[in-house]
Amino acid sequence: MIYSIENNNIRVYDKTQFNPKHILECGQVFRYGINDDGNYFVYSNKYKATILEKPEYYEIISNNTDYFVNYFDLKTDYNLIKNKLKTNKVLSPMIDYGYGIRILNADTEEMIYSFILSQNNNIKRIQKIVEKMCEIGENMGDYKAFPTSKNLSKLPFEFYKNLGAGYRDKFLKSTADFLSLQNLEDVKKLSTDEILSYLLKINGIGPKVASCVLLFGFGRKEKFPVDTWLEQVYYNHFSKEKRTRDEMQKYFENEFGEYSGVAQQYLFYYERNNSTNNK
DNA sequence: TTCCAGGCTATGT
DNA sequence: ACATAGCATGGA
Repeated sequence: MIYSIENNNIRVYDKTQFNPKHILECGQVFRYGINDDGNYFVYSNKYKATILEKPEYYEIISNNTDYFVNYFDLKTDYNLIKNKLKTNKVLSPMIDYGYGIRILNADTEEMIYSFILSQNNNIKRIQKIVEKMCEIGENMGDYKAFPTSKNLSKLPFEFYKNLGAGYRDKFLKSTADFLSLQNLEDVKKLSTDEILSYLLKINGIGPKVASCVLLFGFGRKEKFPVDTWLEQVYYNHFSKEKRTRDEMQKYFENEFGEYSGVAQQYLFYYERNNSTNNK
């Protein structure tokens, strides 16, 4: 076990497979930041965690210990996963670069809305719009919870229009109307392919967004979302052979198997911080 | 001003 | 089944 619970705080001892910067800045979630004292904090669903760095461990202070043990996937040994993935010589140095990345077990609905927003958009603006959505979330004291679909579905279209989400506003609205009538706990029991076709029926969700929701919101690590960055990764580091995004996803998922999504995050994080034409 | 951002839908062939 | 124009908004 790489962690222990002390006074409702989580202590993560293995810094070689847990790094808050790597975890939060590899693009899997959008509601996070850095305090004045340099510590990362993150919101998920209606909860909040702050991660303090101590000499021997990271300490996670939160208002729901069990939730964040699962959220940070602390029962999974990422050194085992990394060792398996390192058999790929292209991926290996990129794992060393983002060694502390973990796949978060993020809130399913929050992932659905967040990644609908992500299409043809930039990460800064996605964060802004998600934050604005949370203005109608439950008041948790010094912050707001992510709104529930039931509450979102009651709001007029004007609310979505005012988010500044552009043409995606109608997707958010119809998704809220749909999800307010759904029980996702039942959906979580389905196979990955069954959830995929379930998600693809939602207007505004295509193959890439569905893959992200499966990976971060349903814990399906075998999915490898292909976006602009991974398309660049493919041509810069893997092959010059022309492929569609769908073909690239099949190529990568065949290469990395049950840990495709973990590999995708190392690649994404590396490329976003090292490619020549980035920002 | 023009181009682009974690793509998708709608509308052609 | 496959190709692509158009899309809202804001920042560079």
